[in-house]
Amino acid sequence: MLSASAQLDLVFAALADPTRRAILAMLLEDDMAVTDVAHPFEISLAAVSKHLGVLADAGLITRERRGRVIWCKLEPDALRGASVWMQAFGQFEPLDLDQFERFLASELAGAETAPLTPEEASGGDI
Amino acid sequence: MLSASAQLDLVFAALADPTRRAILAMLLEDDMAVTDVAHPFEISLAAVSKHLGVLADAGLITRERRGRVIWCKLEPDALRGASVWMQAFGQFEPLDLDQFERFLASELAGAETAPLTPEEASGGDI
DNA sequence: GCGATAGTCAACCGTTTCGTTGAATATTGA
DNA sequence: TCAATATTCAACGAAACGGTTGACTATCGC
Repeated sequence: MLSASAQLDLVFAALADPTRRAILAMLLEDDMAVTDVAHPFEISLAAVSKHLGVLADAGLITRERRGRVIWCKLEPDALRGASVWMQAFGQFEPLDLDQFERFLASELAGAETAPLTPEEASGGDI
Repeated sequence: MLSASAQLDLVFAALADPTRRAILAMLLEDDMAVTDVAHPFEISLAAVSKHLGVLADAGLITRERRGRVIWCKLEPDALRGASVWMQAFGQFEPLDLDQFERFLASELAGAETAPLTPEEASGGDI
């Protein structure tokens, strides 16, 4: 089992990529098959599979094979340690859920209607 | 100005390194000179200076020259966007400050009494 | 059994990251 | 002015990252 610090390394590194954050946002709505996760993005299925591997290694998702389809499921508990770490640096007021919904919608809209190009994924205004 | 997504990239990437997290924890206690920040770590001063550059690029710290000393100051507001992003994935209960204090103490103790070797920094039980 | 579908694996490539070392710059204090 | 102090810069190397392509495995439906 990983140390708490090594676990944080994996979680934060996983979150540092916009494609992976978009995947998490998609999975927030419902479990999805790998192919369906990949659909909005311009990158190859293999690349998405790698991203899912990174997310799984960080514990942020689990994957379960049913027949020939592998279902991806969000595991929000993996964010707990990271969230605890971050919170104490800011003493932020409680989350404004409306604001977050809008932000999330913009990330999802970016993924679904105009798939991430590599440029957009690394620096664009998704 | 960076897009919200690009800003998250920088912040999460900055947090993905245990040395940088240890630096942030040190700055949580007080502003520090670069040399003093570097002191607990085994790596070179230049390496620490680079870490500080990464943290500054992410907006997590600011640096101000006073004489020949550069003072580093934590900027917790830079964590707000990342915190908002994360919170909605978990709906976590309010932060347990005692638990966090203990965790933070262990990270600081690790940095101060047994400086990070490269091995420890990347996977060790700091 | 066979073709189609779902997904991973392996090898490769260009870029970024994290560390090093040595030189350069800026400021201080004598 | 000069040596010491504080910090960054530049060049380098090893390893990791994010992408590609082609081959492979597993399962479904006929």
